[in-house]
Amino acid sequence: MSQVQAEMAEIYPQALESAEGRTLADRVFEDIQAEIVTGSLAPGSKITEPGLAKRYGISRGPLREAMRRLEGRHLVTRIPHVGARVVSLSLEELLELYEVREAMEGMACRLAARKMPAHEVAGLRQLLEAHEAQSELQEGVAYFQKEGDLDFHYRIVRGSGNRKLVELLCGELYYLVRMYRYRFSATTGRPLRAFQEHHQIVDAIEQRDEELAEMLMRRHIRASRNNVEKRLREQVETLSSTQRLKQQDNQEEVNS
Amino acid sequence: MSQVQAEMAEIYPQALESAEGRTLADRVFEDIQAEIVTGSLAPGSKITEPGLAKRYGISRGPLREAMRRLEGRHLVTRIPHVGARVVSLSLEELLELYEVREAMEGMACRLAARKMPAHEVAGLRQLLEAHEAQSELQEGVAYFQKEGDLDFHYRIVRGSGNRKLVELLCGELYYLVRMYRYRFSATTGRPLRAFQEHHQIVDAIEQRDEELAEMLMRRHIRASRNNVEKRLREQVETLSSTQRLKQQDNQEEVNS
DNA sequence: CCTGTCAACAGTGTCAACAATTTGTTGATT
DNA sequence: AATCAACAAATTGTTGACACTGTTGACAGG
Repeated sequence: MSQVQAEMAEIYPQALESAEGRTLADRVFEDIQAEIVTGSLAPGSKITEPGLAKRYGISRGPLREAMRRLEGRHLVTRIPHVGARVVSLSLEELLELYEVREAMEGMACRLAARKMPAHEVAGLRQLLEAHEAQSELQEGVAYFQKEGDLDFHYRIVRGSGNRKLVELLCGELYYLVRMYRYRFSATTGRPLRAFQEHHQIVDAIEQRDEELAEMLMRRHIRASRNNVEKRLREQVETLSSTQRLKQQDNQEEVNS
Repeated sequence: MSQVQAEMAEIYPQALESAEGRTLADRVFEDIQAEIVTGSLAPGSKITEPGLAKRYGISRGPLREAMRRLEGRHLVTRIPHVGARVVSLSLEELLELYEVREAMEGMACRLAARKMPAHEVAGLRQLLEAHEAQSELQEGVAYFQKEGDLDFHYRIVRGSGNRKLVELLCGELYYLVRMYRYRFSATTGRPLRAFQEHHQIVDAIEQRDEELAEMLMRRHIRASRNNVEKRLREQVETLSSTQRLKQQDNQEEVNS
């Protein structure tokens, strides 16, 4: 079990259900996905079927099926008869992703305020307190900013009771968000403020105030977006042209 | 070229670009997708690989790749070592889909009010007037309620300039919405009211009033949702149990 | 008559070889 | 020296075959 899978299992236990009943293509799909998310497979790098097949010790058949699924999740782009590349990330797309999340998680939060069972709301509050305790001990800051934050958001999404919403946010966009966090270490850098906002959101859900819940969640995500935009624009500007070229160099053939 | 593809090309010409440079798996993927959307492949029906392979005159390799992509779009559900079935639709999921659309198209409309070029807004207005003319002539009612309505919505989505939003709404959810329309003939049944709402929305975009544009679009979709819910609940209630059983019968093996 | 076991069948998962297309290179010609 | 055409290498697209798993029906035992 890879390190990433272990992490995931910790937070989302159901991710590993039916552990060995899966097929080769399924396993390789998840492996490659994890490698793309964590950056082991560099963005923009060329992927060749024989290369990956040899690397994972399987034949090209299942691998091609895995590739099709990755293509479906927009983690690789493929040109017929030419080849496939790992998707490359741009600041613009990251910001667009935030807009999508603002819309969908806002709706999820509204629905959660309407339908989330009381005991789950209580669990949400406990989660926040646990994070705060960790944060005060100054040893779980990184945890909170990464997985802990995702945990909070996805609990609310699940609380919406809308399967399509869960499917999209926890299934497809989830990996993109994770990927961006890994690549840019795009933590919000404003943990105290985020804590307050999280508590406000739980307050609104507890009071079953749909309107407020949606508004707060949208504002929370928008604030996060603006923060990331500011930080990354600075980063891009101070990036020398040589560094930029170097980054483009790695985009050639990293498998084998 | 199938009838469905011809329809699509009429409204979304870019759908057929790179016409013959595509691979077998790509073509079969689109064919099967069209058959699922139009109902040629009944919801819940079992899909067998040799059956479909023979039907389309290809081998199982490319077909399996196509199946993986369909699985990614949630048009078929697959159980390892058992088989795959066409996804079956429920009223609940249709309503959930409307909630997702409300959130995302609302955001799209807000962004369109912010960024859509003036000439595209003008084109949007022209489109509405063309539809109205058709509707007054009493010969294009069906057209408006089906493809015309989608055309309006997707022009706005494209106008948002957010690629992720376009990707999700025009790429993945699009086929689900179409499928539901085909199966339930779930037209809103309130064309006059819808026309008014469409005009209001264009007004708001024209005036660059983001807040209003989003609110109107959300209300528009919510109204459509409530209408569909009312009509379908009636339909379900008046459905005799024999009819219901009959419906379940078709769910067995329709290919070959 | 019902229940549990076993065997034949069908369908899926996987692989290795073949065919087709693209890309990079080499060589000849202008 | 530059350009274009034919060739060669590599990679993708496709196919058919084989192994394994899950299902269905029959048959023996309770």
